[in-house]
Amino acid sequence: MPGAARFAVETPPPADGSTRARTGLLELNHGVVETPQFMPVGTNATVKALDPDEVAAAGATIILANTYHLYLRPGHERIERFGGLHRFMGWDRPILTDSGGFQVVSLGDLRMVDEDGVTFRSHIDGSTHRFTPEHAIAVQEALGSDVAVAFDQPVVPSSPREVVADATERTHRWAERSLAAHKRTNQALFGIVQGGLDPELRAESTQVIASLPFDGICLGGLAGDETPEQRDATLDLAVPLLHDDPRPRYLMGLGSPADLLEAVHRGVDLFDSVLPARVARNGQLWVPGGRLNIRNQRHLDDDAPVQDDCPCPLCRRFSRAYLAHLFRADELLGYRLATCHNLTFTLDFMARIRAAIRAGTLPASMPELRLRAGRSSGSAGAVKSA
RNA sequence: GGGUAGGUUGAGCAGGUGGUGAGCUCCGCUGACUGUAGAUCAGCCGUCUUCGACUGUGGGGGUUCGAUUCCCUCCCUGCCCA
Repeated sequence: MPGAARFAVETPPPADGSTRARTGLLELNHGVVETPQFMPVGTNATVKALDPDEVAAAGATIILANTYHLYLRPGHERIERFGGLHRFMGWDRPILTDSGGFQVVSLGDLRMVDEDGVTFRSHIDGSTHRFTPEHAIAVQEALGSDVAVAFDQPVVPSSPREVVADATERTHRWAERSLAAHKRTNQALFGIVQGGLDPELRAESTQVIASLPFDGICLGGLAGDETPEQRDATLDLAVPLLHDDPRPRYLMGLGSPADLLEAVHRGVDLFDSVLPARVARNGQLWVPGGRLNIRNQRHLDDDAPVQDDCPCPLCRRFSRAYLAHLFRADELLGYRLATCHNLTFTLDFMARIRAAIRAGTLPASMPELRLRAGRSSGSAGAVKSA
């Protein structure tokens, strides 16, 4: 509902155009979020491997949960009976729920799209389920998240233009239906821009979604197979179209430090991604300048912490050798400590970016921050060297 | 000492009863992961000059055109009996 989120730009971008980055305060039902901000992902009402205190200690003020997953298990009605998602999962800060639209893409051949909605086969037991914009909103209202998101149809960026156009136009119709269905007054509703990498479609989608009374604007379909250059170009196109818009801009699904930095520089306020947590579980730690793969043999005899100046539970207390041992032994503590570290690194990095914006030094600090972020990803590096 | 079952690439196995054994699972090494069907996946994992080639079935003999397979002998391991 309009009014369920109040967003105030704190530090506007400078008039000289050297950056579109800004800081702001996003006031939601369960608290205030400083932007630019990163939201750790807790798909199944848990940030994998961590308890809520650890998530908060890592610096998170808002997390993301998933409508589709929680609808299937344990069921949104059950969560509602227990007093809503916050109480159920023991997290009393803001929560944003993704609408389940992304599963249209990620579940591959387990779904069929038509104009009215999407028919899914459950990834858990194969049973058939139906999601429409109205249903996606109803589930999110039952969950009681601070921010609900309109049901959309993402497309992979490399799809043929007609496929992108078709999905984008349907996303617009579904956006209006999501708005019409949404009734909960203490829950904000964000709309999603699609349009792929096509400049015309992206511009049109940005204008259509921005014309609707959403509380925030999500930029979707940019966490796929596009290159960093294509993504930057798309942001450089879309964000200026929102120039005078007072609402927060949320780039869905990106989370490498390099990607966060470049997108903030281009005017994005909010992010979410599975990446820091998943990568941690798979043994890679984010450190200033790049990644450290704790499974590498050389760490077995290294008594140093993963990162000297890091305040996380891993770095405060344990050596690389110990973490390397935990991963080799498949011990659960390893996953937990690594996840704490990568989230701490990510959220600290966002805090550094906010500080630079407030101080008016972001453009000057970009080289240093880029150095700290390291590469965007391995595949991006491979693209560059190809 | 007698009997019996075995000895295959780090470990554990598969296969092969005369016609080209590099196949699997672990372990190990490296990489990937971006609105989580992911504590997952991929590549490598005998040697080399690596789109190919070579070597390798405990050691030594023998039979044979050809032996990992059949025969002899030795060594080693498990189990049973003394």
